[in-house]
Amino acid sequence: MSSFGGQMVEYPTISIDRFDRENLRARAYFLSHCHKDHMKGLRAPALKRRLECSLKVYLYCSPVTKELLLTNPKYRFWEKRTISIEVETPTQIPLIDEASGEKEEIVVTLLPAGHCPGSVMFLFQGNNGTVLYTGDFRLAKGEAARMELLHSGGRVKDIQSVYLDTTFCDPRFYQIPSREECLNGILELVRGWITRSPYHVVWLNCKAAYGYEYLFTNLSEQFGAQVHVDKLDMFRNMPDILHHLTTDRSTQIHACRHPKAEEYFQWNKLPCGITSKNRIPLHTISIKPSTIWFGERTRKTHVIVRTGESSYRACFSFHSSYSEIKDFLSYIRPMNAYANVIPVGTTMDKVTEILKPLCRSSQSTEPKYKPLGKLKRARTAHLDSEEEDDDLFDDPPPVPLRHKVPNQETLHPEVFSMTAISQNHEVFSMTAVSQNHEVFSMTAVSQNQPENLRQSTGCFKEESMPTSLLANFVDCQESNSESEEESGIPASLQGGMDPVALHQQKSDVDVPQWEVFFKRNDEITDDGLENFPSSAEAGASQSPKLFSDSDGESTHISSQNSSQSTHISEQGSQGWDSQADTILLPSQERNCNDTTSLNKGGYRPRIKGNIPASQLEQNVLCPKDTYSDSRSRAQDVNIVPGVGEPTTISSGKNKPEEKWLLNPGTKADSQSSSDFEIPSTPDAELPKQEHLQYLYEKLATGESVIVKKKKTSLLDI
DNA sequence: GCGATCAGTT
DNA sequence: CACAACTGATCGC
Repeated sequence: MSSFGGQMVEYPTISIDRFDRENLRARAYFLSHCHKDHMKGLRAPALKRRLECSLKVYLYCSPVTKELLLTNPKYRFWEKRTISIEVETPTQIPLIDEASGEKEEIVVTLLPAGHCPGSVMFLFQGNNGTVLYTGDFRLAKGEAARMELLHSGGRVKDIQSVYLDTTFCDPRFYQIPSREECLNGILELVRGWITRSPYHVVWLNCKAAYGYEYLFTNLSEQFGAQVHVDKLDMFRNMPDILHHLTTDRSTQIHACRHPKAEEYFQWNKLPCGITSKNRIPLHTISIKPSTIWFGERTRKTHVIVRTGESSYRACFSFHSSYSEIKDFLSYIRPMNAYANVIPVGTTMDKVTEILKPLCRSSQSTEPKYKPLGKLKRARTAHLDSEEEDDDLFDDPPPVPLRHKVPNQETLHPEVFSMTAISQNHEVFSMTAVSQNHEVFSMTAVSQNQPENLRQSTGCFKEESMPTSLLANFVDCQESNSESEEESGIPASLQGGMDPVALHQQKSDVDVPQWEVFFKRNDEITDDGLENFPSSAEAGASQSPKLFSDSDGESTHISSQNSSQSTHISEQGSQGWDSQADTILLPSQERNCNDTTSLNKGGYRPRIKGNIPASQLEQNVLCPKDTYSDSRSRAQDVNIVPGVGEPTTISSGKNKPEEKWLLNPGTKADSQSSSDFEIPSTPDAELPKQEHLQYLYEKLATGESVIVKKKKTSLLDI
């Protein structure tokens, strides 16, 4: 839970995610996402009064957050005082002291945070330097390096302070399976159950909070069954989410809630009250999304744990793991880092001790030259074969990068609301992508109507799920020694091995394959060196590329187990892994290649994508603003009027849902980040640390390094 | 009666 | 396991 007070030392006249006490005097408010613990005081009478007499005070947030906020009647009074800002669009905001008339300007840039729909980080640039407030975030390793607007002159910006989500900033939480691994695990578990009969249903025991939407949409898309929820009106303007949800209880996938849901479930009753369909009793399992974490040296993790006869826990995390946080911070390298959250069981001092070494201020000898902080460019398929020989550290001429329209335009206050709408609209689907990390892919939704999917999957339903599945699960549960895991994993759950299912999915040629968003194993990060050995291990072992689609599965399952990870974990990890005694699914990406639902849509953020190791430091495409400071470039900054009709900025065609749905941004691996998979061939050896050191030294001196890499899919554009 | 806070629950 | 939110008790305005 955030304990951030709302104010940053550099810019104390603005308040973020806190709206009570001293924040009542702020000149501007910012909301990073729509979770209650970040909205303290936002509907309090005191702030309401303030709003009535301070007419120049506004709340700034992403378009999706604005939509979610204002669909809640309790916050409706913010309607005329909320200004949405497009992600990745530097925007100038006036900070006016209404008593004295004193005015200050600040430029804010919203960056995708991957925490829940609409969640963003705020990058502020003004007279007191550049600061980054992360809000809550989940970003995979290497994500920061792909954020164009964190960079300037081809390098990461000079950031004074980072206000950081430190929820899992403790070595206990070293590793959390990636979003894709978790999603795949859940998909397979659900597939194994609901394909048995129309009377087999699953209940997703989710909390009342935003952040599960990508799970719902992927399940719906994969199985052609909408997810039953209690409420969906908040998504009324987000059709690509809305279409995957239903209030019709007759579906096989439920995420409805009830105060006595657990009790109901004991009696085979769903939270919505139903127990049967066509007078035939339902067979129900519950899946509870939970954070499951692992120690530092754990290569393999397990994303599904059986907790009872019909109950499962599925790994799911809204927050970055310890190693993800360290990767992020060590890339940004701010002068200071402040913890927004004190993880349970630890202290602010301990967190500070972890953060300090990753900040520049801790190292007086820190060289000015920061060779490891360069923006990673997306690579296009046609460049694949030519780029490897380029000098990695060359700063090529600043070839203009195609920017999002808002970034290119000078938006004058008087025309802003009009131009912004029409121009943003065009690119909305692209910018939106990174705004809401949670949804990997969704654009294909409309191409794959549930009916079609149902039809296409129906043919293998019964055969794909052996009737012994349940028994297999039971076996797994009963085994309490790690070596039994291999036999405990149902074949049908081992990576979508079912031939019929596999065939079915592969035949779906119209759907972009997973590589479009996820295949990045031929790139490496140039940062987070200290994490390297274990991260490389983890990444390599989990790489779908390092093992063929169908083999190696059982080996991994048996080769890594909970107790192993326990005894090799670093301090604080003892016992964390051993609890996973009913592990069902290893987290390695068994079947990335056939998880089409992850990458339907075909959109990808421009600056993300495959970057081969050899191109790591290349700047083939320079961002337009590479050589200039955004603070001084009015033409790249939107001006927020702060008066007039600000709310129109996000109205019209700027439908929040589009952004958020298209967002493959978070598709990136988390722990298993392909960034660390140096050798991308199955039989290649992991690089030794010494070798890496050598490699990086060469890179730093500008020598060319040739690294063989795999051919990239043509889809990977 | 409403809201803030805390403890307990899921 | 934690998270985020809900519930209920208590207290103050």
